[in-house]
Amino acid sequence: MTDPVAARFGPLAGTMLTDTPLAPIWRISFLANFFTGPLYADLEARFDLSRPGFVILYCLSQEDGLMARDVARLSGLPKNSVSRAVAAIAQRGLVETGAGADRRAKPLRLTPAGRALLATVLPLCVARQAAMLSPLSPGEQRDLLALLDKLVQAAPAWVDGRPALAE
Amino acid sequence: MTDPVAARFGPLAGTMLTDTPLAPIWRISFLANFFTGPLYADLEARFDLSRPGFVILYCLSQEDGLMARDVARLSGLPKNSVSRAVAAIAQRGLVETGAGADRRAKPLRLTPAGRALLATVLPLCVARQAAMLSPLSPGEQRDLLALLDKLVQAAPAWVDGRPALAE
DNA sequence: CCTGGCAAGTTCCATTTGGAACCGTTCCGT
DNA sequence: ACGGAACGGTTCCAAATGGAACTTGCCAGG
Repeated sequence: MTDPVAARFGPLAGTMLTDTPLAPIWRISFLANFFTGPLYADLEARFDLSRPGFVILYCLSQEDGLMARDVARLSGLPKNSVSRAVAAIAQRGLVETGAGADRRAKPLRLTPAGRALLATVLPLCVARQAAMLSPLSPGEQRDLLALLDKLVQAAPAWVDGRPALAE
Repeated sequence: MTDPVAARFGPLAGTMLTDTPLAPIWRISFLANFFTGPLYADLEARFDLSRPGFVILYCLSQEDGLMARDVARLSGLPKNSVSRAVAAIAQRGLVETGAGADRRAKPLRLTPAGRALLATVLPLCVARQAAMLSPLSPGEQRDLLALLDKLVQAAPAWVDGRPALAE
């Protein structure tokens, strides 16, 4: 038994990840969980940055001035979790909350400190992602990305569906 | 703006899921979260079945006689969560715990009731998975599976890695 | 204008979670 | 055969989580 997957994930790994009716989503969840789990634990330990906190910073780095609502909608995080995370990282001076036309909403902006933290944290994530993708050739990586994109684009059609019980 | 993705996931969806440095893992996590989140909420509501509970039943359906330890290793769930879930579904009569050679370990077996519950629940999951994959042709689905499998097979090389900070 | 409904964010609180300590068992080196 | 390390599982408890109620501000129809 020199199978490294079985060595790391136990004897079930061989059968569970290949031959089962839910193999596709199981593999996707497997990758998501084992990628993000240790990574977020590390970010928490080294930078005191929670999962929602990182998500917010990362979103802000891509689109400044967004609001908590947007992060919640995109990430699926409950809005109170986002609210708490915003409060936490705002207190640390990583983001600032401005005021827009709508006085309920609070557009968020990265502070220099926030930008700096992200600049040290993001490379870690990118490196881990590169490690994950390294067994694929550049062409395969493009293919994978394209296939995933198709699924994401079609997601609205199935996310909220609730299949009925067979009778 | 007739983009259904933006309509469902907000204005960030367009940029966040395509153009960012973490787009690959973001898409994978996105699919995993939005697939499993509503599904497990549904299983909880309709069948009083928790996420770890379902995972255990599903693993058992594939390989009888496995132990809590195996489920924890494969799924990444903490072992106390698995322990609690086993206790819960054992109390409901969905699984039985036997005794093996090692008197610490408790090999688990599905009861008829457990098998029956899984028989009603699993089709829901499979249907949701089919809906998710439906935008891909059969060939594309095979390609996706193969690519994901490559990543899973190589996972031991990166799961436990902890990239150092750049200096 | 009002007014009722809705949306952004916050607060409350019951529940879940998961790290750590613990118990009993097994394995291994000496 | 002994003693200590490792292991499967459980328990404990502090902390995170997320649904629901609440507050405040926006807006559409009369």
